[in-house]
Amino acid sequence: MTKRESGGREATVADVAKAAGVSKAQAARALGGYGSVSEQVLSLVLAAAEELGYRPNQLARSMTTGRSTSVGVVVGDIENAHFGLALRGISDEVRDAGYTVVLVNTDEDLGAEVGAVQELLQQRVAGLIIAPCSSTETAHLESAHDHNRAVVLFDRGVRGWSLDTVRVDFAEAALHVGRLLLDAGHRRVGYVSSLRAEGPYELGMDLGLSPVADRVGGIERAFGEAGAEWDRSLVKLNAASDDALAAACADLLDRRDPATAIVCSDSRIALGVLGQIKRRGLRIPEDVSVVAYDDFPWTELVDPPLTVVSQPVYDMGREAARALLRRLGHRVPAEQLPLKAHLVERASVGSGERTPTA
Amino acid sequence: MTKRESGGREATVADVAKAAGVSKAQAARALGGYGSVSEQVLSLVLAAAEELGYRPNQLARSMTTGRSTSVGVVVGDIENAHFGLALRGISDEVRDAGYTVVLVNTDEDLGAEVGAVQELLQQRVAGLIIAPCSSTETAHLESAHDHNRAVVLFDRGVRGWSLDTVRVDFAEAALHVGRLLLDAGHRRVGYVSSLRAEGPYELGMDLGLSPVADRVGGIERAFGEAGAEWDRSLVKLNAASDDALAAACADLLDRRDPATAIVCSDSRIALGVLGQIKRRGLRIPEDVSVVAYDDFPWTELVDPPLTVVSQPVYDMGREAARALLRRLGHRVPAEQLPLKAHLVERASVGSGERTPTA
DNA sequence: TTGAAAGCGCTAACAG
DNA sequence: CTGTTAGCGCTTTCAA
Repeated sequence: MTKRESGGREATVADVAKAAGVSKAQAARALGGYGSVSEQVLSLVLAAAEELGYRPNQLARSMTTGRSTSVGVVVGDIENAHFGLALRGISDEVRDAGYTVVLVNTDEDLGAEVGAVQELLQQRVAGLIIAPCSSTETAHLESAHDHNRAVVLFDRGVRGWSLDTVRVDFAEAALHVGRLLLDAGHRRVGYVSSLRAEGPYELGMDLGLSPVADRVGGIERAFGEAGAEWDRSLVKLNAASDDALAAACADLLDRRDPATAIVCSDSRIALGVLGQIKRRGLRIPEDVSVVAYDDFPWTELVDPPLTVVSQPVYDMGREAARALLRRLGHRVPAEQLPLKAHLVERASVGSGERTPTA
Repeated sequence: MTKRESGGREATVADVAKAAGVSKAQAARALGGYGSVSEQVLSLVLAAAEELGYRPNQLARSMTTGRSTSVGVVVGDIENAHFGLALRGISDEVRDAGYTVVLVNTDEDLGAEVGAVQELLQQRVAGLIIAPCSSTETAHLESAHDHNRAVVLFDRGVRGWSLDTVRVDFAEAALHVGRLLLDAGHRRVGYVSSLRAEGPYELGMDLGLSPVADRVGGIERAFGEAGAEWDRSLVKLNAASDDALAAACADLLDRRDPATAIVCSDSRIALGVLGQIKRRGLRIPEDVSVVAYDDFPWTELVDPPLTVVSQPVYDMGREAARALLRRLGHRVPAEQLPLKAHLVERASVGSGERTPTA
């Protein structure tokens, strides 16, 4: 029942060794489970450790072995359920391998991300799992990699990065979204994302390897198939803040030829767009159709239930963690989790023709 | 531009010292920003450090100073927006004080929580911020405290724990919920929570210092005021899993004298309850009224908009972090953030009389 | 199987 | 202001 634990400083191997009447080295071996120790010494040491309430100092351990027992995770917005779920996947997977997670939230700010990587590297984490906020500014990522630290990107990729990147495959689902909308008669399709980009969207614009590129690309392909022309001014980027989001919605809805359908890049955006639509007294799907990425439980409970693109976020987290563990020399299950998004049709997509208000 | 950084091992103070042509101690002082160093030496060392791509080894630093630069955070379910938001608050606050967050998810499992505390203690975190999953099993928390480690509890408290606990004050809001329901004519009020407890709820039962105790207590008081009797078999605990939640709903809704109102202890529960109600084809609020704790954006967008109890979750996280920082000897803003919940009336509460289906 | 001793990279006394 | 010398708690040669 370890009762000697209170009071002064923590017990060390030396303390345990003395109490057990063996050398420091033997005590360390017994405690650390390496080298060879006789049954005799083992039980003696273990008993003494128990008695003293000994807890190995992981810092010292990492210090001498050079092996760290924690991994750094860097995300833009932990408050977002998307990352919450991914983090859960990462956490579950690395825990089994004996690592803990050091989490840093960057607020989708590049400066903060650079600082976070720096910080984590100083903490000598075994590796980094990052959802990079920029697909072009990658110096800090390369630097980490140059220092022989394992780095895995997830959710979004970066241009020209040849290393491990774990992303969901949106190609097919995005095409389906485009077709669904086109088939329903929509030609004025809006897209709203919080992705940072300079200036408005243009065809062929470099959206990096962001999921947004795939998603917008899918809609473009669908338009191409249908021989229709997509008005790209309906693609609204940079809708990170509430204000920016409101402005984007205003642009989309308050014009002479408003968007008849809006695709929301994530659930946060969807929440905002839904609010804006509601505020304007528009009906879904009669006045405007909505498709959202990420299938969280509430999307089925709003009125009407949202047509969404479901994606295996938790599994993406696990795969990212596995990729990192592989780099760190761990054995992990060979079978890859399939990371494919799919369309879930519910009731928020209707005809592209505005039906007159009752 | 720090180009020598690739290749072998990381540069150390010794390397920098040699390159700068000064003693290790001076280099360390310059790099660490302590002691006194001449302008001369300072610039020499800094230049050398830059050149070598030196990054201080935080492990070694903590090792020698005995001061750790990370705090451990233990929560039950990071996937839950409630904790995501609180974590954000914690993270923002401790970051400013120079700490990083080591996060452990316990799945609301006591064994996992005990292990997590152990693990974090071994990592020698400066302190712990915990949302304990049990209000009675506290040996591991006490042990941590006995080792002179700062421990702050948040969201839930534990019985007999005299130390820092940061919780939202639900007393008034809970009373309001009770009155609201009673005034609307409800007498059969259900309460669903994922709180673990042995056996069904009974009056005066020890719910620890969990928020649930306050919330159930508020309803009880309201019943008392109204001189009405509350059927406590309508309080459903242990609804952690989807199955358990479904069973609780069945108990509440499929009986001869079903609950006419259901109070949901958190947004996860609310999602489940809403689903169960929907599945049964019941109407809100005509057939059954609903009140949920936690005011997340989606609660306003469902049909009908939910009457909820809003609580300052982010601020609770910040306050928990501040409490810890105080224990660690930091100066933090004196003014306490007010941590009070309040009722937000929307449209999910109606009359207690079932109106016949149209 | 054991023990003594040498570090890991850094900071903290203690003298100059 | 500067340098030298000890450690922090642990693992890891290297001999015994």
